[in-house]
Amino acid sequence: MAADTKERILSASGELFRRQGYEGTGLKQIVTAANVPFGSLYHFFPGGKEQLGAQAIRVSGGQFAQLGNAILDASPDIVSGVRDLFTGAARTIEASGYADACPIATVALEVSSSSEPMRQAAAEVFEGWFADLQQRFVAAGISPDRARELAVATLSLLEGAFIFSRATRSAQPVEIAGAGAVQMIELELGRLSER
Amino acid sequence: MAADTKERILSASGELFRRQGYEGTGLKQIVTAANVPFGSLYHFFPGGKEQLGAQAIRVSGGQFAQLGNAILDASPDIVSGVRDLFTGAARTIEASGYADACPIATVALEVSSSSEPMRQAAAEVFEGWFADLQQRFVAAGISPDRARELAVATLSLLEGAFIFSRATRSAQPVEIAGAGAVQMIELELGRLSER
DNA sequence: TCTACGCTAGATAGAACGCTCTAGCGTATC
DNA sequence: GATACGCTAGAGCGTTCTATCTAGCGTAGA
Repeated sequence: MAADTKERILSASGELFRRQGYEGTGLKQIVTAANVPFGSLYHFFPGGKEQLGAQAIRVSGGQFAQLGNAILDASPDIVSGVRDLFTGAARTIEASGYADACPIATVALEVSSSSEPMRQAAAEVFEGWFADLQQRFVAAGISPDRARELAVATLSLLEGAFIFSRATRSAQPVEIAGAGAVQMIELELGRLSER
Repeated sequence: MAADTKERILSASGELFRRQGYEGTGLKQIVTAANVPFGSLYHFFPGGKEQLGAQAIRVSGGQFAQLGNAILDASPDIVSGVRDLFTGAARTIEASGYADACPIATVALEVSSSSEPMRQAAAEVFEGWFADLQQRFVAAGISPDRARELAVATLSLLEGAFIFSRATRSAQPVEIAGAGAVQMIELELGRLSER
């Protein structure tokens, strides 16, 4: 049951951090939500809140990548894959009452000037996302350098739109950003086929 | 000297919130940084931290808009204006040790599910930014609807890239996002001139 | 059956939090 | 010179925070 407890802590942490941020979430709130005793938290995370935060970033970031990759895998091509990605994100954010968008963006911004271990965890997660998406663009025939630029731009559109959608309580920014990303990618693929 | 004290509180709050977020910044830290007595804070902001936070969002958001508009005014056309906007942001983020990017994004994400007055303040600031940029695209001949989409997409690119740049300690995401925004706008203007 | 140890369980310490309170300073007005 | 009031000044309230500590449960291996 040990592994189960640790997973419940990480799962509850992920959800709370995503919605309220790192500083806005107390350890007591986490153990209550996870339904685990307080002592267990420090048994599994002797490094305290910071260690828990860093690990939660990696786990939540990894799950988000898995979800994204599953959507991209299920789509016939990269263009409709990216379109599905943004559409799915828009539906999720709506369905959660504009609470669930990026699992780590809030925490990443909060800690990037105050906790080096957590900042680094976020940086690694982001780099992983870049690499995943870059690889898919390369597979579609785009050069590695250009593919990385497209990946960074696509994910920037998504993350920025998440901020606006949560604050304005509207899925429109995510939808607009999705259309922009699709346009950018189609333009690139079009240039490719012209040669 | 009253106005000066209030301004110093808002200025210090803006800087601290931008770097550490809302929950991560204590009132004691604010009054220390602003060099004002604790009592003054509650004299000017009887609504407490939440009122201060909402006002800081509006003030900081307004200043950021002013800065952006000044850059756009100084540029010969909208395309180089947007380019200068992203370049300036990239230099600022570098110069601050990857601390100073968007003045309200961190707070907006933190509070959008926990404080309605602050969420609303952030939403109004963002809508103001959208309207400012939309107007400039309209002035360049783009239709209002399409201009709004371009404004939302451009600012999404900027905000998303800010997250990545702060976390990875590299200005590259902002630079890539800037190139993407410029490309989008040029494409739109090109279509316009083809008719 | 006994022992070891991973894990549960929660009380509690010590510090920091937001906020309230009273006292008094300084200036403008009569 | 006296009065009124905006503002300064900071002590201290109650709460909540992270983190530590000791005690005991439950299971696996000797």
